[in-house]
This record gives sequence, structure tokens and C-alpha cells, in this order.
Amino acid sequence: MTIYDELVARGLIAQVTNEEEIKKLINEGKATFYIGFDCTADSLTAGHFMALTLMKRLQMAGNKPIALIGGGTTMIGDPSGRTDMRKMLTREDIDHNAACFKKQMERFIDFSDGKALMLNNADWLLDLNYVELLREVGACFSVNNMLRAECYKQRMEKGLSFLEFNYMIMQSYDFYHMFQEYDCNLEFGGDDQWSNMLGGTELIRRKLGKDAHAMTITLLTDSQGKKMGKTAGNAVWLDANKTSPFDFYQYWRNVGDADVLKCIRMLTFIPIEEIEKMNSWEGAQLNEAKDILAYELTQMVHGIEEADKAREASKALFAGGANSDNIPTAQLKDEDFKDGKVDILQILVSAGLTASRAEARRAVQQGGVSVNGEKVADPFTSYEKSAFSEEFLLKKGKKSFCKITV
RNA sequence: GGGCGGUUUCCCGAGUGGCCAAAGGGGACAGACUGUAAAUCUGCUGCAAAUUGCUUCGGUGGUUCGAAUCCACCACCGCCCA
Repeated sequence: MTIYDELVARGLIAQVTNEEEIKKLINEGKATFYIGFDCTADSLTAGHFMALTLMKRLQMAGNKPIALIGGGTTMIGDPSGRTDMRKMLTREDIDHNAACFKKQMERFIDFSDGKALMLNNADWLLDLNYVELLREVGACFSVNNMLRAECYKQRMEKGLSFLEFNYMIMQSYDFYHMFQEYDCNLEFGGDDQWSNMLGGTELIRRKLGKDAHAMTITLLTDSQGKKMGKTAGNAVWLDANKTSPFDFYQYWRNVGDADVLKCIRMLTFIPIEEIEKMNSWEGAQLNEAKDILAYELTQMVHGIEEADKAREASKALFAGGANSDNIPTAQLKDEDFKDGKVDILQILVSAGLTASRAEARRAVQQGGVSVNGEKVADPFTSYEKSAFSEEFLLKKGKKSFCKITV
């Protein structure tokens, strides 16, 4: 199976500019392609993960990836898919975030011996001269066309600043620049980037009279059409300090039945033939598929050791019996104790299981809190320090666990 | 630059002087049912030393016994005119 066919089979391709050309390019390993990552936070997210795996797949097929860190474009802020303007980040924040991204990417992509490049568009965008740019590039863009682009259309009601309006031009300039300097002939991106990406191929055609290609990756959405990789509006981070390996594992372990196979296909490197076998699985059997998905991804992001620990902890908590050493723990501080005692509400807050004592009280009153398997019904329940010398397993709701120590 | 409209709790959105910690919906959280799934039903949703107290309705100041609600100024946003 060729790499292109595999991408199609995995459902990764959403739109392409020219299927025949792109097929040929990547099947023969002749593509130098780039994917841009704007550094709006200090860690990559599960959403970026799919783009990284795609880079890897193409790299394994002999193509050369360019990971473009958006140190320059982040100064503008991409309006695509947003109903309001992004918070403006300072130069310092952006540089910091770019450094974090770089570290994380190096875990996935082989940058040795020029097998891949990592560039930062701050290096060329920040020094542009305004009037020169307008004459050289601005003349190639039709405002009429730009306004028709989906990414701006959505914003015509809520308002769009001139700053954001220029995002497409900056992204297009990136492609134009790398096409010339690095022989980059293909751009990948999320499907919401389509119009920005076409801006680039169009600019290259107008300025240089040459063909460049663009291809978008299907957005990973769940069966209800919501973007995956987020919990309650918060991203699932790749940084272990922001989303622990256990939580990362649990996120994927908990995907809906309807979404497991899609996720396995799109995110893991399990051969397609094996995935096909899972097609007939249904009902509770899908739980096995969920474990495979969660384990595979955790292993790729955090390493085998952490993935094993997360799986062990998960089994201990939900299936019982297994080794409970790796369950998340929290340590109480001396100031949590008053007159030598600590109440259940304080423990919940200190363990990070609830945000406030009021929320903890509610959880207790609704019967959602237990210690070592016994329900705690009284919000005034308190414990002596000695209670923690033995195992103290706190549970809130069905899925939040924490071992408490002193 | 001119005219008009707007800014409410996580989000949308009601509230135009006391009955407002603020309707309704969404989301989140908890319970029942389950398979760590989905759907459904129920509860719950500012904080705390909790039958009470404290902080919140863009910001600052004012009127009033009392302000999310009235006034002034400022900031930001939208629409229309230039």
C-alpha cells in the first residue's frame, strides 16, 4: 500500500489541491512539506498530535518535513474558526512557547542529519518592510476574494480587526518564502486552514508561475461533531506537567464507542489490516479497543514506562486487583490540619478533586465521595493524621481518584 | 469625526431602583441506569467560620435608606453616515 493510499484509508485527508500531483510527490518521497504550529500556549495539545503523526508517517515514506513554528504569525493571531479575537501575546511569551514546542516536537520527529527541518517564521516575518510587502505581496491578494473565505466570513458579524485580516497574507508569505528558500512544495494543515493555505499556493503561482500544493487533515471530531482533544474547554496537553500521563490515558480510554476506531485509525501506527479486524467489535468488546488506543497514544507521547504505569493504575481503579502503586497521589500539608484534624472537604480541595470547599460539600452531599470504598455522607467528617499512615484512597464521582498521603 | 445600540455569573441570554447571588438554555459536576460508552431521568452550579456573612453584573466616581438597574466620565465592541 502506498503512503497516499494509507492516508486515505486512515481517513486523514480532507481536501487536496491536486490529487494526482500530490499522490505522486509523496509516494515517491519527493515532497518537502511543512506544517505550521502557532505557539499560543506553552505546550502542544492532543490536537497538534495528529499533525505530528502525519509528519512522521510522511517522513517514514522518505519525505522531508519542515516543522514551522509560528513565532511571527502568533504575533498576528489566526482568526480561523474563532468568533472573537485572540488574546495578544507578548514577544517574550511567544518565544517561550516556541522553545517549549521545539522540545516536544523533537520527541516525535527525527531532525538529525537534515531529515527534517525546524524553522521559525519570526526569522523572516518580523523584519518585513510594510510598504515593500504591500507592493510585493499585497498586490496579489484580492480583498473581495479574501472576504469570501470561510475563515473571515464567520467573523463578518462579530467583527474582524485589520490585524487578524492579515493573517492569511502572513501564512501565504511563509509558504512563498519556504518554497523559494527550502524547496518546500507542499503545505499541510488542519481543514480549518484551507483558505489560508490556498492563499499560499495562489501567491506562489502569481509571483513565480509555479505550482505548489496544499492538503488538509481531517479535523478529529467526535460523533457529535465536537472537536476532540478537549475536556470542558481545556486542552489535553502533551506536557506531562499540564496533563498527567494518567489523565492523558484516561481521556482516550473514555472516548465514545462511535469514535474509538476512528481515533485508532487516525492517530496510531497500528497497521490498517489489524484495525480492520476490530471493525466487527461491538458493545463491551470495544472497551478493549479503547485500552489499545489509550495505551498506544500514551506510549507515543510519554514513553512505554509511563504508559504501563497509567494502564496499571487504570486497571487497579476500575477493574480491581491490579497494582495500585501508580494511582495519582496528593500530599496534605501541615496547614491543612486544624487541631490535628483535617476534614473531608479540605482533603478534596487539597487533592485538586474539587475547586472549592463548597463544591466539595456538594459532592459529599450528593453521595459522590468515598474513602477506601466507603461512602462519606457527612461533610463534617474529619480525620486524624494517623488515618493516612495506611492507604487512603479518595474517590470523587466515578472517575476521579487520588491517593492521599501526609 | 458624527448618530445610534451594546458590555450580566464558565458560555449564550433575561433582568431597567428593594422580593437579585441574579430567570431560561447550554456546558460542567454529582446521583440512578450501565461497559471507565452513548442515550435518558434526577439533583446541582459565586465564596466562606454557612438558617448567617462576604464579593460579583466593563472601569471609576456620584445620586439614594437601598443600584446590575438612575446620573457623569472613561474604556472596549457593533451598526449606520463620513
